[in-house]
Amino acid sequence: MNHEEKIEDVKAQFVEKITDNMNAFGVSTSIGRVLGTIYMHREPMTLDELSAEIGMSKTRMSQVVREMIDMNIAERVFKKGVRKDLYQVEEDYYETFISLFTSTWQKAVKRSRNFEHRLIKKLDKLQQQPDLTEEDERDINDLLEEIKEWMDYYDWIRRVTEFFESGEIFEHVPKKRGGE
Amino acid sequence: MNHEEKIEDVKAQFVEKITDNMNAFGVSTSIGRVLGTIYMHREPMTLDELSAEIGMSKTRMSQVVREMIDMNIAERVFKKGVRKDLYQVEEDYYETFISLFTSTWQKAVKRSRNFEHRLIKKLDKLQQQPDLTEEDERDINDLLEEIKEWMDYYDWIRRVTEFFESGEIFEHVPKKRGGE
DNA sequence: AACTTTATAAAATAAAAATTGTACACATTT
DNA sequence: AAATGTGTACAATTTTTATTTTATAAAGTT
Repeated sequence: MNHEEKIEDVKAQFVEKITDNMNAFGVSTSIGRVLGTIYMHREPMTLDELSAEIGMSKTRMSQVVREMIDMNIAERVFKKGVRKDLYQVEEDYYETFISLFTSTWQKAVKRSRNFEHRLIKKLDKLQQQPDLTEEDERDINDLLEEIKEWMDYYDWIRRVTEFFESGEIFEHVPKKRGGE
Repeated sequence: MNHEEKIEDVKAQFVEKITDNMNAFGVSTSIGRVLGTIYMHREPMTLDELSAEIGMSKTRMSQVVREMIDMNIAERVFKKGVRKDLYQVEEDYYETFISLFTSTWQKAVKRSRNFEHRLIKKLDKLQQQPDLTEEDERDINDLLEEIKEWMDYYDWIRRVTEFFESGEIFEHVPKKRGGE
């Protein structure tokens, strides 16, 4: 193996480690690999290039890239004179990391809050019923209390995602240990 | 449907929402459901109770509970006179939420850092070689720089998990909006 | 207009993950 | 010691997810 090959080899291993890592953050292996590949390539890539480099079908590349766009960690870019679609990834991996969970978490939180609003309404109505036993009434109140506490929790998660998205996190956990 | 049944129904829907949510945080559906079920039951539960309540095989319950213990979101508790194993979940769901990602992230970060240390050594050795072209040399330096930046990034993630685990996050994103 | 190229949809296949059923070891009770 | 209850290892099955193959529509080129 000559020098150049060795360098390429290190690069490949590095991409594989990025893949592994993103995997730990809940991203599928293929997405991690495509991201790492484009990132290390420094330039936007086409589906065919990705397919050749990674050794997977073009169709799969198309699927993966679309998922990535939905997740907000890749985008299609235009280049004059190039017919094939070109895809680029966010270069700031801190941002990528943040995107990864904020979008998922926010969606989940939103769903939950809507849903629990409905549950509360249901329980409120139930509470109006004339023929409730003491125990029923106690159960309903406990449940209402519980649900309200969870709504606070969901709101906390929402605020945590904002804390990250706004970049405030970096004031308290700076990127480098010694300071910029 | 009488009142009691309606209350049970709301409870079940609530558990299902907890399940959904944990799912968004990367936890398998069954784990979420077991957690929600024990949580809403207020008391530690046995495998047989879980199996009956959730409608899944006891074997599966055993597997799920073990996973949860590994993840640090459940524990076996002892109760005098009870022969079956009893399992309890963390009641503070903020803590559960934090446990969920800190352990995974920390493990991934540790793996990456070890690995990249080895890559750096490899590159350092390569850099000593006498017959390098200019371009080889430049490539090696770029790669070394890149890897070092990623090591900072991994360290940042480690510090973020500490920020959560230590509870510092609550100083900046308090549990309730108005303050305690 | 005929021919290519490109991306992707839809169906088919392969691979991985979740779930169950059976078997068994270990402990407790009789 | 025999009988019963309990948890789990292991193999088998089902379900879900990832991936490829084939087919097609839309755009670009000749």
